[in-house]
Amino acid sequence: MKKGHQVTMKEIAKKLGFSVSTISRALKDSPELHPDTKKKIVDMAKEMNYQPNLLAQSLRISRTNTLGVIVPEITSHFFASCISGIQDYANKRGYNVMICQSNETLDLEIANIRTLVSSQVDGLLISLSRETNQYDHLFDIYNREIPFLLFDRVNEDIPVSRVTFNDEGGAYQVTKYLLETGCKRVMYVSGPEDLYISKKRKEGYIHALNEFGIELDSDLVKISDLTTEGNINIAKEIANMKTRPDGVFCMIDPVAIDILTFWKSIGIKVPEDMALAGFTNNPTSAVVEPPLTTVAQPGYEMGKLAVSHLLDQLEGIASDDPISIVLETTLVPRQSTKALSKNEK
Amino acid sequence: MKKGHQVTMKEIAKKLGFSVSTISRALKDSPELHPDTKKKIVDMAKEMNYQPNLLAQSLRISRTNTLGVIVPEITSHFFASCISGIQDYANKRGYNVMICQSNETLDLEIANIRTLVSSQVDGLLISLSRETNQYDHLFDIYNREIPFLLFDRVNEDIPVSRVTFNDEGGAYQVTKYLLETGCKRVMYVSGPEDLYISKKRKEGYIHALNEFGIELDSDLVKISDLTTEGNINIAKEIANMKTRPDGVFCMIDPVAIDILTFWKSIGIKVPEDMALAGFTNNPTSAVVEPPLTTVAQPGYEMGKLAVSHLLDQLEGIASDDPISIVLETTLVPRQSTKALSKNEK
DNA sequence: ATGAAAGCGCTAACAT
DNA sequence: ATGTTAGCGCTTTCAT
Repeated sequence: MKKGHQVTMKEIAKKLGFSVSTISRALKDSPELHPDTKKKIVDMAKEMNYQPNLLAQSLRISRTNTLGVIVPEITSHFFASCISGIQDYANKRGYNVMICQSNETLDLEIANIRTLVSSQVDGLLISLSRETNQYDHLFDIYNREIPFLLFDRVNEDIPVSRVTFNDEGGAYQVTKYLLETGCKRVMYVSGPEDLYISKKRKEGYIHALNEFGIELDSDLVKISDLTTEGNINIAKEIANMKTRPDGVFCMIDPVAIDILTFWKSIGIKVPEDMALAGFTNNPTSAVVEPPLTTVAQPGYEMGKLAVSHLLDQLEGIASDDPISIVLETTLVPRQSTKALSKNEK
Repeated sequence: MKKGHQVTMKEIAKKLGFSVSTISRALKDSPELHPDTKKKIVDMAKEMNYQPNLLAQSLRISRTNTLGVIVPEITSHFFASCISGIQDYANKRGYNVMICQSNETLDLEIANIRTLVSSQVDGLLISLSRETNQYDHLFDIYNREIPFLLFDRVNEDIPVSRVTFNDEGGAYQVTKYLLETGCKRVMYVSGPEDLYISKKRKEGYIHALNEFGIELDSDLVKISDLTTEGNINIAKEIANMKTRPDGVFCMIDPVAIDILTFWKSIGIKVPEDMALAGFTNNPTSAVVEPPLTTVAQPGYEMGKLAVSHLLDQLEGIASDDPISIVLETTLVPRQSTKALSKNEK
């Protein structure tokens, strides 16, 4: 299939007997032009259905007004929300967005960066893949002075701005809530230990335990590979423990939901036998039975804030010095945990 | 923030004492070059961390190897799956993808098309917004010979290829299943009547009724605006009917889930009091209580097929003549409907 | 086997 | 108020 011909300034110029520069000036509403000329040109451009060639323009002004976004997975509701926030806000400020997914692999993450850089995006918003445990590709674009920041899945060693949730605080909130609602042995089901959120949420978990005078018990920390099989294995392990926990806090909702599903299938009652809580507030967490207590992370807001800061840096509104933006999370108590004795919500 | 400098062919040329054209040839592995020269250049390019400027290249060859995608909503799991399929497959064929969302508005749909066309994408994959009820913008790009196709939310009057699910067939399957499992009065809760899928799924519904010798009863067709409030209103209406239906087929899962939630809150039992079924197989439909009988639409597959056909057309592998690709859906029986009496699945 | 030159569509500095 | 010219980084014909 051959693409149809696009009208160029040259053609308008020819038709009207002006030079190309006059056309260019008229179309960007330059003040030094005769109003009549301007009108004639603008009308003709409309008539001929002229659309500027952004490629040529970008090449000339060496700015594309386009940002690149890399997320691990577009089908994750959380990242989709981030993207939505990024796009809406970027558009509002006159920028376009190119979105890529790394499918949670380092190789694709690297390839995506290459492509976006080659496409001359003005800046990048990156959320790291689960697999990413070395950071040469990020130091590389850092050294090449390509503006970027990290959001949600970040690494603290790279000297760029990052936008995260208060993961420690959220985990503290939910662990504390489990303890307040009567749990004595609260377990933490983590993801792979090198993940930023695994670490941060564990800190919040420990923080809450300590506040209740409880020592960290290594039997009460399990690590899932975050696959459904892995999660179910953890669910089995817990079910088979001599002394089961009475509350389980999972690093992310899908883990909690897999565990819940398995437990239901073998007759374990939630929250009567064990209370269960997740993190993220995925749409599914609200509709499982019983609805899952979790911690809400507003993804749309995160995307908006992240892109807003990057654009501020690009446009010299914000300093280039890296900053850390931390969004607060909200505890969402539901029926998978016991209710507070007094002020039951 | 100022973007760092990017290495150009000119710089490699200068460093090595060759002309720019020789660099260009070496980097695209032209056969008419001396192997030593080629090696020297390729090595140097790597050493200097050269990355081609896709903007310049695209301007020159007037092809961007980039496709534009417009979906109503990125946060919808179904469309996220489509995008995922589009991106994975497009990348495999050496294309990039720019994604835009119309947020279900005609204005943004038009704006997105403008932007993508200005960005010189080689082709477009479009899924129409709910609001889109006039098609000038599509006829416009059709007349300008910009290759595009429609998927999922299509319009049949535009002479371009379209990729859809067999909506009629899916609705037939699920209505038939409701009737087979003992329902006598099956209701259809539709979306706005000008939506393509509203119409198609109604056809399937009627088809199944007819097969069971049942006349279409206009009391048993309700139209929701697809907002949560609208859905709940329908749920109330149904609950208050003198003669309630004994089975309800909703055009999309979220409608069914809103209805289910409301019914549960007022003590209506599903499927005992009324059976309930949806369409799409959203992740939530599997985890509600009871799990929702629905019709699965493989979004990833749809995306893949759509982009594959468009690329085939672009590259002259497929004819430019519009075709209609129809994907089959799969009934997913769950506990929100009664089981088949004999061969219970 | 390599180089020179033209040009993709646009902008902007420099004329006039 | 408008035109001329150069050039963004690249590819490609034509020349040698």
